[in-house]
Amino acid sequence: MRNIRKGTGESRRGKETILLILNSAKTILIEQGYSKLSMRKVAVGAEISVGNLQYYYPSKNDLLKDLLDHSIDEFMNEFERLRVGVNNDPELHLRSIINFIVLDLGNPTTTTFYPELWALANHDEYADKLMDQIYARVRLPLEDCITRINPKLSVEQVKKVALFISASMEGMTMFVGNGKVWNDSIKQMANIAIMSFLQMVKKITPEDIDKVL
Amino acid sequence: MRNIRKGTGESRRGKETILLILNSAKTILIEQGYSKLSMRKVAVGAEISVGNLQYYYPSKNDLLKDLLDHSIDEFMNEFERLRVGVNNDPELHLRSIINFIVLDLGNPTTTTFYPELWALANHDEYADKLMDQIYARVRLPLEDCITRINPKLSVEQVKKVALFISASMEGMTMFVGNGKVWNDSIKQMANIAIMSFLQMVKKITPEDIDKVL
DNA sequence: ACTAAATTAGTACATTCGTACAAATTAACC
DNA sequence: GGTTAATTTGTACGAATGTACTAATTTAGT
Repeated sequence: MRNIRKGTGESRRGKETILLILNSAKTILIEQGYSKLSMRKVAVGAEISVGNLQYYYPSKNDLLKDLLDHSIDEFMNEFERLRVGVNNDPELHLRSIINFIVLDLGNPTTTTFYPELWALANHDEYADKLMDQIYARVRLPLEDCITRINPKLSVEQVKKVALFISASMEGMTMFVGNGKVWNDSIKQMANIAIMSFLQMVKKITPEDIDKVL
Repeated sequence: MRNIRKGTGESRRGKETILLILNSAKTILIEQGYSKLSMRKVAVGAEISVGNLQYYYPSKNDLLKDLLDHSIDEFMNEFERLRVGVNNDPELHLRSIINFIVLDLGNPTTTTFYPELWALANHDEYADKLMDQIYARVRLPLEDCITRINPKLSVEQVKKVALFISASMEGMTMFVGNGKVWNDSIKQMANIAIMSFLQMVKKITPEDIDKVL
């Protein structure tokens, strides 16, 4: 028999409890990894009872779902702020996006949270769809800049270049992230990324992308 | 009280059992993720008893350690084969390395295994050290090519460029890997990568890397 | 103040987990 | 062929897990 979620968390008190829960869950996920994430640990971390946790999240999967949504929202909100004060110069805009994303990798939360998400996405459909959404959203302004800098590329080609740039930056997470060996070099890595991507976007031709060797 | 490992696996039979165990463990890790990896499931997959599994791997951590070693070895052996028939032209050599690594991302094992490893490395010291070793090994031939193509760069700068290239390629795993949305574009991504990295290595200056904005 | 709804706490249960251990079986060697 | 070592099986136990459920407590509306 399945429990029905009763805790809507619409009252002030309910919302506060939900925040305690999500913060606790996120802390555990980041510090110990998904394999160590349990309902009891989350309850202890949030300083509430297991029963209370179940009132808001009847199943562990419900909690995970909301945890992912919540964590993603935080990044998205920061990312949206980039839009404000967006420069009309596509090259400058591209620089600022790259700089923002690479430097964000130094954030301890980002460093550990995203690899967990990627691993999760390999076996959890919801995490997989969420990933698609986030990165599609990140690619949008990239695609806009690329189109304006290099108008010769087709829509499909622009999408692939944007994917390449976005994926490349994500790959640095495991190396220059917080606490990682190359963390000291994060500034230089951002420099290399900006120089490399900018040069590439300017010079790349449709034939470079679609040629068959 | 701690058990002492007795199974050396030196006999033919022992080696076969160990292979059954490692294959079972790897399959579970790839298909279900680390959080679902249990001694009992591994035993069932290997078609042996739990006791027998414990004979070779007294603790789960012992198994994980050997599993990581074994899986890494497979990639390394493939990677070493690149060395054979290595072209004296550094540019051609760089092309072939990039092509090999990017296309390897399409391998279903690589696609799911590496994100698990990255997530593991955030909380498991052994996985972390192993990662350092693998990627340092991958970077070696990259650094050699970069030094020869662009002799103006210092040793430290060459290392950072190699890190950038290696990390960039790893980042594509979550997007163009087997079963991923962009898997069809893996060839074009390799093209963009080759064009982008080659151009960058040729043109980048020491000032590009170390300038402070 | 009274009542109903929202929230919290506490308990209980079946399952799975890692691991310890003893006994049985098989293989190897002289 | 008998002995020893290597391998395999089976069982057991305590701890942790997800979740169902009931009762107590707090909050909000009238």
